[in-house]
Amino acid sequence: MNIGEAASQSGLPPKTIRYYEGCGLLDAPARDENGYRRYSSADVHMLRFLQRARGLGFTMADCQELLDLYRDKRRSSADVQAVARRQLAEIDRKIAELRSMRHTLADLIERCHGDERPDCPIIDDLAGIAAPADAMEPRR
Amino acid sequence: MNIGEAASQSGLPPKTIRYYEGCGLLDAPARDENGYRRYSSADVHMLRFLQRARGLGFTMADCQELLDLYRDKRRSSADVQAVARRQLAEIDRKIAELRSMRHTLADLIERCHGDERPDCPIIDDLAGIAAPADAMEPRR
DNA sequence: GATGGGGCTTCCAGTTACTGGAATGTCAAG
DNA sequence: CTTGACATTCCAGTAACTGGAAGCCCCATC
Repeated sequence: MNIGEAASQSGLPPKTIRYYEGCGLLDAPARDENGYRRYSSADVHMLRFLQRARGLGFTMADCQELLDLYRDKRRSSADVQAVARRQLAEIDRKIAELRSMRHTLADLIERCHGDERPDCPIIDDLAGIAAPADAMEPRR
Repeated sequence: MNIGEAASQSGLPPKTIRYYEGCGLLDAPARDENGYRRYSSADVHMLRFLQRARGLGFTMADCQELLDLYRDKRRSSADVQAVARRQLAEIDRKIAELRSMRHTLADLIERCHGDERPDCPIIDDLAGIAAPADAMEPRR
């Protein structure tokens, strides 16, 4: 099958498939006489594997590692789990960072009256003028 | 003050300050006879403004908009709020995406025994072999 | 006066994971 | 025979920096 078919079966755009190949993430596939890449269903399995792994946020380096483990029939599941745990920790870090941003931002938005007046706690906070509400001393 | 001092007072590295200037986010500052950038405390205010805005995840384009609003004394707070709401929505989108990844990943990790055996639900899921537990039919 | 260690300048390149576009070649249908 | 959809390669751009090289500038010390 051609790259277009492999693309629609794997969910990866043709450009991305070529890109992964160029990066060495995938072996170069066989070519037809006209120079077109020819993909087997085993190739499509690899592509889908990558598509799912990337969908879970694994970096391309992680994907490389996971593909190597996938191909290694004598792998230990502990090695796979380690890669996944690393990724989980990374996701947790990002979620925590975003939640912290969200907390501050939501507070500022709530305190902004959002009308035609120029007076604005969002700008004030960014300018370092006012402290956010939850950083102020509680009343009594 | 020189760029190093402005950097430590604003929390932005010198490289980043020059980068922002090159992008047009900041006006080029005055220069001393030796060619060094000279920053005023007003300049440092701008830098800190940027540092905080970037810390809340605003893009550089958003920062530009916010700086413009900051400088516009006749702005309406509604305009500022609109930028912030956009950013909040973006953050929520990212959090949702990460949480979905986290959900799947945590489930896979939990189901992987993580020992020396090659058998691994993480690999199986990526390869499209097994369905995750929460996608399976509940028992009875 | 030479030297050494910062800090400052510029510019170029690399990062991540693609994506868009140009120029060109191939194939099947009408 | 032409049109349109596919395929190929290569170059460039994205976001927001960051690292490094090559070269001034300034101050202190020997």
